Amino acid sequence: MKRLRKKPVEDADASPRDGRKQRTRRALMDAALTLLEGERSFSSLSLREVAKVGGVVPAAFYRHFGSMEDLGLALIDDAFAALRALMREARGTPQPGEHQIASSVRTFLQYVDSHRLQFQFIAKERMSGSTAVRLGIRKEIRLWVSELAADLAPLPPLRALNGDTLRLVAGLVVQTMMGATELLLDADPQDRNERARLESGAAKQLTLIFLGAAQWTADP
Amino acid sequence: MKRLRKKPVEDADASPRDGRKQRTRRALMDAALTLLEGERSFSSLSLREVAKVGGVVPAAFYRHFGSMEDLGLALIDDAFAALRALMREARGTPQPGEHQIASSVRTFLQYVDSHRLQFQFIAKERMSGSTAVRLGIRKEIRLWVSELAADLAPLPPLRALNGDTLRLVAGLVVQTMMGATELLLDADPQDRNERARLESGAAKQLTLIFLGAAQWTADP
DNA sequence: GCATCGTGTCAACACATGTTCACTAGTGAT
DNA sequence: ATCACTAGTGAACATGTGTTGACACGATGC
Repeated sequence: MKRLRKKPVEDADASPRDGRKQRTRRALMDAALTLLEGERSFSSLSLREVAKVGGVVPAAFYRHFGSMEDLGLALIDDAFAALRALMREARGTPQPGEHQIASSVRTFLQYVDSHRLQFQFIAKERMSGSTAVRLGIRKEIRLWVSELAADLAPLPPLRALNGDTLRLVAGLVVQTMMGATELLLDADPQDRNERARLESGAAKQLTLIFLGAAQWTADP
Repeated sequence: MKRLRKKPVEDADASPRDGRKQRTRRALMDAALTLLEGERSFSSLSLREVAKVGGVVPAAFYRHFGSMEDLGLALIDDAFAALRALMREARGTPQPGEHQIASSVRTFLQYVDSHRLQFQFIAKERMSGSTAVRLGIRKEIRLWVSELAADLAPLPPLRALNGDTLRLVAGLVVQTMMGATELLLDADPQDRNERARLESGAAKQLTLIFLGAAQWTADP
């Protein structure tokens, strides 16, 4: 180890700015996502397939990832980094107020729509991936729930809730959004009608959850 | 077609009581479920593997299923038939009242626990299976939601809700139970503590949902 | 006893898979 | 110009894959 010689300055660990290397790395990740479109699941992809679609010979795959599982973990990082970016942005623009829920749902689902492949990957591998992939996704989702709980805490109707209960509420919210996501991903992308129905359904469910949460004051 | 000759009486369609045939058919299905334990996903199972574990030569597989996908569909039927049986039974025994929610959650999760393999299969393939398998599962879940909505309708706190809203509530309930199921399946089966936490968490979430539903009277 | 069918075996096929090894071409630093 | 290094190549390997066709064996009906 030690990495003696060469690369004397900058680039501390593993990202030499953006040479050819980064490009094929991305090509491999994109190849995997593309192959995931439709029927296939990540665990049924072969290294050779991914390499071929990525425009590279199988052996070259190993220059970038130690195994398909590593590729999967990289895809998780990517997808959730994007999601967190969205959340951060949303926090910066505190919605109008009145239709806060509806507009949040709309924004989120629009985002999902423009990142279909990534969310398809997550939805599929959340349950069926290898242990490492599954745990990676689970960890990220827990994080998401925590952040959401923190965002929710100061809201007027939820002030009275303690930390644990807040997490349960956030869990319900996330679960609902994931459910809507899954419906959206399986729906015909053209079908405006179904999409609208799905959106208002999710919004109604969230409203109901918040209604329940506001009412929640009794015994633990 | 027409099935001329032989099998003159009884056994109307496709279940000749229980000859050797049924036995290996079951063996193949059990083999698939067993292989699904742990890392693997159904779509990554090979026909040969399943045949081997089922104690039969690959070619014999075709005597029972036209393809792995057919096997998958058979597994879905099986699993949901069992689930429906549980629901029917639960309907027959209208809980004590007070801790109705908690005891329902307990019963359900106990059932999941004693049918781990089947629920693992469903949880995994719900999103990542082939189209046919995925749609099959989705259809069954929609049915489950409908039945639950019908069961919920006469309950005192929900009387005021219309059909659509009732379905949304039932959807939330099912989603919550599936969420708990997924946590349970990934948890260490021995860990009594986590199990209890999981159980009471789900119960609390359901309580919150019903609280919200009872409060729901305003605009559509 | 004999033929018939249903369930299963065996062998073979053409191909896909993960991984390895020695190799080449291109780059940047000296 | 030379050097070290890196991303990518090509061929080879042992093994696993779905599917097929011809055959064996036991039951069941006559």
